[in-house]
Amino acid sequence: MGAASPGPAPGAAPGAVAAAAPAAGVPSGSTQLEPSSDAGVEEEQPAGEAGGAGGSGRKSRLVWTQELHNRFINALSHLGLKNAVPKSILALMNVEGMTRENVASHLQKYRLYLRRLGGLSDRDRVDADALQRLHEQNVQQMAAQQVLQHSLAAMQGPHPGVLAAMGIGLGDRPQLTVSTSSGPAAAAAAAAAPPLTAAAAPATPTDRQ
DNA sequence: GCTCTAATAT
DNA sequence: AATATTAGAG
Repeated sequence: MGAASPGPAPGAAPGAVAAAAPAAGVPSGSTQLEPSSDAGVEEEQPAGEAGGAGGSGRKSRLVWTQELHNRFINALSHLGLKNAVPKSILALMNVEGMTRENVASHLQKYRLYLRRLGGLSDRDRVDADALQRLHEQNVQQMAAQQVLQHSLAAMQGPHPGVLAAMGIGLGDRPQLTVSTSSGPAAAAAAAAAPPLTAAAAPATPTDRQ
């Protein structure tokens, strides 16, 4: 039904992961989020408020949008997972309304996500350095994926669900069928999916929209 | 006393 | 499943 996608973020600007984040880097920047953007702290209003009291003092769950997650990732990159503590991350993100506990919860989930990427067991101890590496890889992977998506999107048209797959914390590896014309090159690209792969230098500033 | 992290609850 | 809340440790 409907050809139009009911996505919650109709105006979501694709691309620009680490590109748009002037807040990260120097805390003295104090970058306010655009009011018309989805960057603000979105609150979910639990439907079912019977009774009249207009008391809108309802607790609401924070919805981590792509923009918020981008800021989160950028903060981690600048602080380093080792020194990335909720308080510091919160300061770098500079999102009004966000609390230290919001960040702590998301950080916990992100750590679990990273260790899964490493194929580590849920009960396995992971060194901070190991997570740091996984984080860096994850960031590079995301950047590379976005670049590829741009290229593919231009040729194949709009792809619904591609971004959705990335959403927030989704270990997904796009098995792109690389042309079989190149041997080593294709192998390197294919091997880039699993962790522990130092390559794919997204030094392409063409990710600019 | 405050903050971080892991476990647990909703 | 995603986020909040709690409990324990530093």
